[in-house]
Amino acid sequence: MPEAAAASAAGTVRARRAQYDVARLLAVAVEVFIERGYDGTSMEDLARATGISKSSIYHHVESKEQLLRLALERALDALFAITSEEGAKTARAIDRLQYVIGRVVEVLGAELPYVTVLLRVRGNTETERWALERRRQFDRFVRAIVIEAAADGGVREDLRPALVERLVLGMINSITEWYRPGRVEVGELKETVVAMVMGGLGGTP
Amino acid sequence: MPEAAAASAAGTVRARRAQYDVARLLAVAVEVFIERGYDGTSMEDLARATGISKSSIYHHVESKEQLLRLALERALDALFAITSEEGAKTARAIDRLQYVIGRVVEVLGAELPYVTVLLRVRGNTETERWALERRRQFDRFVRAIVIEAAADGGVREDLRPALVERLVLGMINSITEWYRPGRVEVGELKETVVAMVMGGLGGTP
DNA sequence: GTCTATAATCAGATAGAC
DNA sequence: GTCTATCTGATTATAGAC
Repeated sequence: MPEAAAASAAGTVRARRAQYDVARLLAVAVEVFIERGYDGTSMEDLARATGISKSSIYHHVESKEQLLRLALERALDALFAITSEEGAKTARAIDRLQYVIGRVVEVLGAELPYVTVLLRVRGNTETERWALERRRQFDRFVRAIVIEAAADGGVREDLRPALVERLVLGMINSITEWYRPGRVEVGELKETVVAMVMGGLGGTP
Repeated sequence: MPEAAAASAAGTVRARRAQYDVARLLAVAVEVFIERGYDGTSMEDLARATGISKSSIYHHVESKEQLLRLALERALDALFAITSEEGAKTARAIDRLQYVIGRVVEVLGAELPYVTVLLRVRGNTETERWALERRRQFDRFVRAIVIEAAADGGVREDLRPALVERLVLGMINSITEWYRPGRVEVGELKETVVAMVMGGLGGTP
């Protein structure tokens, strides 16, 4: 039930500060994780950022690590959804590659904070290692397309597919280091990335 | 004085475990920082990795943060050295860009662990904020060349120079996420990056 | 240059009231 | 759903011996 409806149902019409649920808590926590790093964030930091006490946070989640897990799941689910989209099944590998690259940029724009947290995970805990493994799985999905595109002749053959995959995904992933929605449209970002990957700086517009 | 020479001078010829100095300690510490993240690394972790006790570490450095500072200084010095090299002063902006991109890849290969630590700094302490600011300074140096190259007509004009600079440096910086010397030569890496930036995947070899 | 022992502080998590 | 108070263990750093 939405907060407003809940308030009405309870007969309390007066305005009040929205209370926390897991989703809202997660949104705030993820921002702090990004700013200070997961390990650099204490529950006290989260309490300050949310405006509620540490023990109130524990009412919503079992642990700090659970907040991380929720963020990682959200990011990974969004990325893996791409693999079953129609565009990722186009006939020509080079077209699939272009589609997937564009979609990754879009997902990154749509789920920016969650993907940012995912990309910074180092594997210190079981949760982190699980996320790293799933992420590698996604990387392999992209690498397979690059290899196929190279075999098709869609990609120059003097470049190692494994290097290309890592550099292309690295370029895209680096977007989380600076991108903030608003100043640049995701559409322009996507077009720029696709243009650079396909044609480089000197390519024809 | 090198350890062996020191041992000779002291008249002790027998083999012995090399003792630590700041440089060796730093090298080990940086590896742990990379594996577990700086905040995720405790002095106990460093004691385990070095094989000496926590208090022995404090004999060499004042604090954990000083180890970080030493690593950051080394990385930044190596990067800034590029800005005063001859090749960074070539007449055509597009040539300067190509030179600098190649050199950044080389520096990254030569100082990999230190640059890796630099790229992961988030700004939690005064030291980290100082490093972030110097890093931004270097980014601006690259951005200025991209802007000039765009004005020269060396770079397609429909792409925002600021986006191009971020994506290119992002691609290069992402190398620290996976590169380990040995399996791929720095030379091939450099050629691949330059080729992709200049001509994209479809460019002529 | 290295050690053991310990001080002082901080972090993650819980108890129990409102 | 939120609070204050508190437990427990980890963490950074120091003291002082060898």
